[in-house]
Amino acid sequence: MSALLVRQAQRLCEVFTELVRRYQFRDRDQICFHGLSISQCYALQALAARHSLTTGELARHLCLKISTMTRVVDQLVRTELARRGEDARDRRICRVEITAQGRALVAEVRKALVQEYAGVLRTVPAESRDAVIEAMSCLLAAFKGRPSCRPAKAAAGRVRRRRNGIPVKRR
Amino acid sequence: MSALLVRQAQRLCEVFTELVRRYQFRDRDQICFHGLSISQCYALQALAARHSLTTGELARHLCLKISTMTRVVDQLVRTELARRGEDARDRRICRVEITAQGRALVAEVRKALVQEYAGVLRTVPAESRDAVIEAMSCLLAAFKGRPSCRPAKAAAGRVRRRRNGIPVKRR
DNA sequence: GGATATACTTGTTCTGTACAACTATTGCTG
DNA sequence: CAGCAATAGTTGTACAGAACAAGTATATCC
Repeated sequence: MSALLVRQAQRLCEVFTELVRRYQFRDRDQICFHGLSISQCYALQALAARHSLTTGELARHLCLKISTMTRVVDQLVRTELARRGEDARDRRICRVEITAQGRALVAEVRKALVQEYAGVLRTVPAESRDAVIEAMSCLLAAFKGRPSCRPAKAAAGRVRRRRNGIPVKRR
Repeated sequence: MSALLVRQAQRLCEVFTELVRRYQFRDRDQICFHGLSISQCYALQALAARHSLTTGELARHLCLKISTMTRVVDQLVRTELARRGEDARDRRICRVEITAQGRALVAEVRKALVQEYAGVLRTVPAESRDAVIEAMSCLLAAFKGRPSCRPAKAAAGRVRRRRNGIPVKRR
């Protein structure tokens, strides 16, 4: 690996880590302000962008286990921000859709976030703003090429059990 | 607010939100791999950068309540990554310092992250890399000018209680 | 010197997430 | 085609991170 690349990576590490750290806090506050958890918000945004998603697709998108996703969807359904529908082809599948109410909330959150960013951008010299945004999408593109979640944890001394074997005792 | 700024803010919102989302997942996996929680890691990094910090300073830095911070420090002390010391002037204060072991772990984590970033950077056209990093620090500077945590939550219908009044019943 | 403020700790609760087991459905194969 | 295996999701349970409330010790101010 070239020395230059290493130096650049070090610099990026410093800057980006700190940037994300700061951003996270504000983002969290902003979103929670609207009564959504981060996961709920991500899920809702994903649903707003597509017509419908299955529980599994959502889980993969958010890097959550399906069991967790079920519960996040439960919350959204309970608050009537999303609804569960059936899939015509495969009756095991659960198609999740956003409701009008959900769509409205996503719009509201987005508006607040955009305001937030406008505030940030205002303190960036006007002539650099486009460059900053451009750089960001460049980096995003780079990230997109890589897996976002670690591929399950097949790592450790984890025994693969037969599905239909004798039920395993809980510890 | 100018229409241009709004458009830019919208674009930034989209790109940056997605970038952070993806980054978070990887970051979480990466760090947990070293046996540190995110908060522990942030705390340790802050400690590595300075000589010592009080519990309160750490809490402010991480946007955590002091009570939570106490426990995060507990964890670091238990695993001998940090130690608690006294303050010569004010005996209420708890000065937290990183140990040699902690410093080594921070270095290890950092190394892994830098590798990660090098991988990302490699997929960015070589001639854009410096610009991307520059843009990032520009944005970071902009964020630094703003408070990172929402200023306590004086917002809601929250009653301010007298400190020395009759103890309030838990619900 | 006593009330009040500050810095932290401890007890408790809540929420988010994972893991294991279970149900229902679909698909594959002898 | 019967039955086993795979897939999609739900439910029971456990645990960690974080908050809130109350408690303790020290410092500061009138």
